[in-house]
Amino acid sequence: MIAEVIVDVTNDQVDKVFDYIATPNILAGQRVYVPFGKRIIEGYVLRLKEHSDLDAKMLKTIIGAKDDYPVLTPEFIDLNDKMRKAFHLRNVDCMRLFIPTQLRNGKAKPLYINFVETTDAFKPDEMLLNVRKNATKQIDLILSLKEGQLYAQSELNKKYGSNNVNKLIENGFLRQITSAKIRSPERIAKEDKQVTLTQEQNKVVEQVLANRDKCHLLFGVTGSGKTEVYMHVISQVLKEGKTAILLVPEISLTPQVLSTFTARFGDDVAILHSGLSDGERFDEWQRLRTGQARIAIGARSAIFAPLNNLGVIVLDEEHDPSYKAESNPRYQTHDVALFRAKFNNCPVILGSATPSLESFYKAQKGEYMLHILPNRANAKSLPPIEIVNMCDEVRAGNTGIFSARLTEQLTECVKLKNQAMLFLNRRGFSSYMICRECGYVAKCEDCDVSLVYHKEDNLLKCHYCNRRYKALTNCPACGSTYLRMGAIGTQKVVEELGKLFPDVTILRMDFDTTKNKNALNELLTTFANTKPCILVGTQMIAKGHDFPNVTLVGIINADMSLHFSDYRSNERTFQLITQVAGRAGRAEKEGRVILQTYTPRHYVYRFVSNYDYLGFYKKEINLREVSGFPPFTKIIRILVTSTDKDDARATTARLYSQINDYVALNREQFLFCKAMSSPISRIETKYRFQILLRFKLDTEPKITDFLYDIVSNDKHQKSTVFIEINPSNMS
DNA sequence: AGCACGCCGACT
DNA sequence: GTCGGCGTGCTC
Repeated sequence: MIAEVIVDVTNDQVDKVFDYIATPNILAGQRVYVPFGKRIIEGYVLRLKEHSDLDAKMLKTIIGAKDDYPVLTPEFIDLNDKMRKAFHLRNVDCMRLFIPTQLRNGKAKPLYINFVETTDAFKPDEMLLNVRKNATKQIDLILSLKEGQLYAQSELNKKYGSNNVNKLIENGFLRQITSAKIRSPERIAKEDKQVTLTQEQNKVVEQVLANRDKCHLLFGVTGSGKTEVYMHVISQVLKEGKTAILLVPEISLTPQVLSTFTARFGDDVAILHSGLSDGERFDEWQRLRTGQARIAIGARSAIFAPLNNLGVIVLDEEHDPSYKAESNPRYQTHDVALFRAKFNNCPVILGSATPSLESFYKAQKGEYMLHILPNRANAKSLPPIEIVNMCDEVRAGNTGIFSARLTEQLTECVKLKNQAMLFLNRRGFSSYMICRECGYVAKCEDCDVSLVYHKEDNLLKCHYCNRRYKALTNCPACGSTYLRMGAIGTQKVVEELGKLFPDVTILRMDFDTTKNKNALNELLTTFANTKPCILVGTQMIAKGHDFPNVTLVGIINADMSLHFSDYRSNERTFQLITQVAGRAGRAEKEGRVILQTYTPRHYVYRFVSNYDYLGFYKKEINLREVSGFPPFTKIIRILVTSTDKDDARATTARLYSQINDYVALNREQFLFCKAMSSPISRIETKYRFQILLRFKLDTEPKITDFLYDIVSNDKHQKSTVFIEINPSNMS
């Protein structure tokens, strides 16, 4: 037999199928050791076949299998083909996505626990005669052992000393038994609330189950009970002996969310997320692979859960940007979900209160089946959103962070011993430090970005490479001590709040305060148990957390995400505000949202304040069509980075000239094609140049393939070239 | 990615 | 004369 092998080497030149002679024990999907040139490396068997196109003299023989089971099922070998074509990935990169890294680098092994039990040779009376009188520990040990009972060896070691236990094993009085132990991530026990579905929810569940070959877009307002719909569908497919994947954005993968599912489905749930230890992750993966767990819950990468016979795949908060893998290997989770669904003939459910324009557009065209849950399950109305014009505040002489209206409402909220959340999309204290004399702005030496002042540790930090600098006391350019802080961050908001409400607990939740896993949980617990309390945070506060006592949500500067030079910034802003607003008034208490902006007439605010997603969608999709942006066109960005500026520039120019030749011949398909330096021209000491292209969809695959060919055929040694499709981060 | 081959400059 | 620099090319 001949085996088609992908070698575990990350290089384009060896990213192809190699034929090897397979010994009879080799199975498709197995990891194997193969001779490769002068060395021996690992590889993956894609499939087995009778004949090779190559001369038999050329072929070498597989040395042996690495595991005793195939790590890849036929589904993943099929998925590899589809993903390679769709995202232009290397075979190896797919393989590495499919198996946990812990398995690949051999770091995680099953945890074995040694037990001991007595053997037939164990005769306490005889043994005691041969023991020295002063060996008290040994005597105690012998007396404590009961025949036929199993003891954890580590326990006995601790009590009586490992030398004594080992001596009994050596002498054959004790027998050692080794067994694997499953390391399971900690779970918060929670009572399962079985709820009866509303008529609306029930209809969605029925329609999903009746149309299993389709992708379903579940558009449900905040609190409309999408999770209950997911759980009912999952529970039905489990009854049929199938399995399920539920994906959530990494940021909302909180213990609270997980416990909702474990309460309903118990040990059937396996959790895959970045917070797990190597061992836990490995064991959860094994539980899924062996069928001990049938539901995989996790962030993006859990789409590769090793489950067979999938019954449903759910992407919750479908619009979340984290579903798109932005660094190598790049892939779009929606597409992977659809590939797996097709293979398993199961439905996909995309759920969101603010669906991505792409998905809603597909639903409108009939490509996806659209379901709408227009009402909140508890029949409560959404909190009213008040728009405050900050220009008016400035005119009235208020140059502070908080408008009069927000201050008034905060005071009211504190007085009633309720909770408030303030949302601001920038961490740190202030975004930049500027010299009033000469206009000098402190910048990172490795990246072309302004530094952010962090008051706590009195440092300037770069948010791109994390490099730290001493805070400035005088200007390095002109020596002036007249330095001023630029735009505000979360730290500054906390400080200002402290002045206004000296007796109120104020918490901050952002990247800096939640770096270690426990800090986040502690923060959430403190917030849940403190009244009154004000929580200041970035995007993080917007997702997944359910706080019944929050009655006020303040959005400090809504415009911040609006002015990014990104075609999706309107959509992002709408989604973010809707999500943040949804945090107010979750339980009995009425909520209120105050939105501060300098551009109150912008249509995003008009629609968002009425929770009018459909209105926003119509306006925005029309705009995209007229101005030629996705989903009506495709944007490709070719990013060239290098520590050598000239090389990066030359590489960009070389690629651009080839592309431009093609564009010149096919003018009518392109809306845009230009080479330039990136908005952030240097990150981590690497210079950045880019080629931006925008073209119509009708000839799309051809152009994309052409661009990939140009890049892969170009010999660029010093520079690295990335291709990004419809990029969302254009820095 | 590695590891060889191969073709030029500086040295015991 | 040889040792070693790293450019180029191949791996079933």
